[in-house]
Amino acid sequence: MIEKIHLSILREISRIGSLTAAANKLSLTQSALSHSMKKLERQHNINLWLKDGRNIRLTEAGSYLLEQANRLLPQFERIDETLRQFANNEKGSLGVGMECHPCYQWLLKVVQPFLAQSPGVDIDVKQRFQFGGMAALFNYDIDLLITPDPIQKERIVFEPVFPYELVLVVSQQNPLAAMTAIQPLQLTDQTLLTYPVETARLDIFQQFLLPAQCMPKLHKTLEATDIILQMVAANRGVAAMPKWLALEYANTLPITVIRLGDSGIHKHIYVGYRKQEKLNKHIQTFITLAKSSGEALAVAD
Amino acid sequence: MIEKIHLSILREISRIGSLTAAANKLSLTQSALSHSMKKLERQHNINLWLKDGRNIRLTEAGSYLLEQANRLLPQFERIDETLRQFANNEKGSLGVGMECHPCYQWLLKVVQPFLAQSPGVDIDVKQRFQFGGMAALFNYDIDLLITPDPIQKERIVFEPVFPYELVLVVSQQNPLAAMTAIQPLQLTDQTLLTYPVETARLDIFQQFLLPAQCMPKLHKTLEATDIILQMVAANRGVAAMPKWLALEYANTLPITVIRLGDSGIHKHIYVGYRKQEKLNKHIQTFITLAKSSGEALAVAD
DNA sequence: ATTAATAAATGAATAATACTCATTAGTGAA
DNA sequence: TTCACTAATGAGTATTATTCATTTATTAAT
Repeated sequence: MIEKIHLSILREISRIGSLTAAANKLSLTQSALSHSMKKLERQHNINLWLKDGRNIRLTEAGSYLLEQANRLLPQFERIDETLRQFANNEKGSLGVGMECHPCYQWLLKVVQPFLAQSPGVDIDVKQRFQFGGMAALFNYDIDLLITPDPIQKERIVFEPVFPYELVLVVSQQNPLAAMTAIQPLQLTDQTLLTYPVETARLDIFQQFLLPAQCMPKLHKTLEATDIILQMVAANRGVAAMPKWLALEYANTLPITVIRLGDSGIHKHIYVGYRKQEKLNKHIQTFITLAKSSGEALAVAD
Repeated sequence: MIEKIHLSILREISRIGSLTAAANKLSLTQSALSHSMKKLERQHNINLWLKDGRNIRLTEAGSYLLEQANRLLPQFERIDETLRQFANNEKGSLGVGMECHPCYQWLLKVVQPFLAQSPGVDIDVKQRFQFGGMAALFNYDIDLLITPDPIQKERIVFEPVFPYELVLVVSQQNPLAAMTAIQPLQLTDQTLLTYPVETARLDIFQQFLLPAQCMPKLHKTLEATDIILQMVAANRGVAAMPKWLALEYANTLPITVIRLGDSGIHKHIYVGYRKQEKLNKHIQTFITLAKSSGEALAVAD
């Protein structure tokens, strides 16, 4: 029943003091304002104001409505402003899903410049999915999926953003430390430390050990990258992880990296998103930053 | 830019899940809703939703706007409800001005039933006026003026609501206590206690003493009715006040009332209001209650 | 007192726009 | 494939808001 325009008219009248002046301010005629408010008064069977000489005096109902106008109209103005921000992609949030443990370290390198570049946009990182990362992407639980193992699916696009080599990390005390490359058989008397995920998702098994029908002496799982590397440094086991990640710790821990096989295991981190959101500026910004982070690390390599 | 209708449409869509269903609920066509929202989207250069199969999925901007809808629309509904209350005179406030001290005691007898009868209406009592009660009534500082001395003025109406007799109150120890009526001369050796207002506004002077060119031995002023009567009871002076008011204290204090002159001084309390508000229900309610309170006291007299 | 000036209300005409109708296009189920 | 369902779209219509012209009321000025 009551509309924004009524509140606007009332507020303008109270600011300027007369219908005629308010009409000019609102780029309307005095008549329009009069009609509009009279209609409201008729519909509600109230008086908003009484003529007091040639001026207007608000009734109680009018004063009440003016109060509401002064309260609500700024909120509408705020909404318009926020919508403008959405239009300029200054506003929003990006749900980022992660399907690989070491990706997290890399993600941090992308998130920081992203947040700096898009002050209005929040990033929300999720690592646990009830039905897997792809389902989360489909269900709009997340907007981006970061994974080293893309699955080609209708409506989902994956872009490689970061190439890396999966290497073996060993303690400098470990006899293997002297080698530049290692063969599957040489791992059969080692303790292998991995993240706690199915072996089917561990490349060291899928692409290295299993093809050669080898298994490590022992397989232990640990959540945290830091702890895994501490264990490695203490020569309590060996681990497979991205070379760039291991090298970041190599300065502070007595560890060495060794190529897996003769040519090494080369992988990519992929960023997946819903095909229809190809034009989403946040997603493109993220991917651009992701790729440049990869290049920066590749140079440092 | 953004209007109530947009919020309503969005809220209805989110409740029911489809444009078509929402359109029916809003007594519009699917086309109307589509056009309306598309226009908004064009104007703001945003997408509020994306088609997801045959359903609709809100974008971030859409979700944001829905949040705002769920927040703001109830407020509009509240306003409509309050306006309805104003229409039914269930809502409002009455500014009551007082120009006589003893009126306050009487006012309390009117306010209580008024508040009970009009639960939505507040009463605000004012006793001090920068330019007098009439000016306050003119300036809309108050809506009602309670006074024993009405001034006939354009646009202001006064109605007598409560007749009373002004009597002299004396201690039972006072020799005058035996009398049923008193003459001005008999006050010349008494201490007169009054409220602290100009003698021009005190009837005991204007209508009793001054016409007979008499003055009391002493004239002291006191703010509070209770204290005045305590002083009278202690025979430290005599006072003039409405008979009904003095009688209310006669049970608990050793005081007696005496008629002023042979026929007594008979007055009325008047209620004044702006002529144009003759139809204001609150004002009429107040006056009706005021008159009936007068009748009740008259019977008890 | 009369006149001029100012402001709001009102009625009729018009301009603006919101809405409907008819149709198209896309999706999911049988 | 067809059918059922939903949203988008364009054109025409209907509705509504707005303007214009006038009236009424009040205040200030002559």
